[in-house]
Amino acid sequence: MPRKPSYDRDALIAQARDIFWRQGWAGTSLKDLERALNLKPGSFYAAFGSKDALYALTLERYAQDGVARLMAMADEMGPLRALKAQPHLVIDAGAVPTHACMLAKTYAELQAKGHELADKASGHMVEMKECFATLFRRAQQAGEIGPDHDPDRLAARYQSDILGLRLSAERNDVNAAEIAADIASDLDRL
Amino acid sequence: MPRKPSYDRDALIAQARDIFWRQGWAGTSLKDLERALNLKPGSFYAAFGSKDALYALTLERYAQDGVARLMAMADEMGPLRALKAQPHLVIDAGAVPTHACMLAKTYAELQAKGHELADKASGHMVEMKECFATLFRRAQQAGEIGPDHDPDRLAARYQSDILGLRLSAERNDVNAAEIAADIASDLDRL
DNA sequence: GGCTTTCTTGAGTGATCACTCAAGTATATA
DNA sequence: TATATACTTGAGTGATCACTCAAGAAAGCC
Repeated sequence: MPRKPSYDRDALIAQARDIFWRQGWAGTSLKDLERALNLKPGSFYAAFGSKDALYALTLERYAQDGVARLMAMADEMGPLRALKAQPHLVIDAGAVPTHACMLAKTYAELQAKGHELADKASGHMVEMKECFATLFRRAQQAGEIGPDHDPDRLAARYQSDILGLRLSAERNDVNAAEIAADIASDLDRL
Repeated sequence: MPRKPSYDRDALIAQARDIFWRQGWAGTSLKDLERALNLKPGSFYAAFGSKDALYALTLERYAQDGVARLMAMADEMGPLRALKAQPHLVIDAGAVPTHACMLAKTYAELQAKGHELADKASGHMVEMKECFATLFRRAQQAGEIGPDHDPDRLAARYQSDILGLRLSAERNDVNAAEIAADIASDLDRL
């Protein structure tokens, strides 16, 4: 009996993610979204409920994709090589709308206001950090890095470096590839 | 003949800087500023011209203070010790309204829209990077770090690390002091 | 084809945005 | 004390914000 929506919800979320990622929360108006997703206000709210609800969906999508990509890479080439490849991947992926991490941008923008989206972004960053820690732990068990390192501490430093790298990659006066190479080569000294 | 303003312009700029620094550009409304600076709209616009003009003033103040503080420290304790102290200083200074770098936050928020404040922030980050490079160069001339390092490359990596550290310090699930210590100790291996 | 159910449409909501301006007030000089 | 010259005040500007809702259009089942 019902009528089907004329749009692909997943594709819409991916599109919205790219816009939010680039322009931020306050920097993206409903008009921007309506134009890009080709949805009138009524359809938008029927489909997603609110701007914040859609933003939360795109954050989840972003975080899930990031973890999945890294874990798949680790399964393929081993934990240490995956960690060494990651810095280069996050800055040269030409398909990416912007280099800086969407979770970090969201957190930085909304944390001061106590916005719930900042908490969600924070949660996803914790997941990502634990993902890094898991890979460091595996690398340690495989003997690829020394036994007297704390994987959690390595993960925190690594994540911090990646966040800085991705922000640096947004600048055109910085050679991000050199920084990425330096971050990767640091892992050889562990 | 004229009448003097009842406020201290410099103090107002410092106050505005702290608000912009914490809440960002879009996150700070004129109402916020009017309330905090105790200025009615008319006085605000007579004094500063526009929200963007005041923001630009606060950016300049922020950048100048940062460079001056680091350079003074370098004069006092030498370039390498200053570079090693900086990571701890930027995260524990209890007087600071927020840990993340205001230049980086501004750039991340406004770059996608091509806002001129993003360009100004970018320019100030370049100044800061050159300041780091100068200190690395001095340290190298003093024999404190090996002769086969490129001071500009070291400065870019160092700045990237600091940006990541300062963003990490905003999070409450991260031990920023450990990361700061690791960044500082990396300098010993140069 | 008729009917139900959902999706689509777009004008319209009140709130808030950055900003203006004319009237009122205080002060430094003469 | 008189006057000129600012500074202060706050109601008000049009624009844009996220969001609503009632009416119309289209698709699936009988």
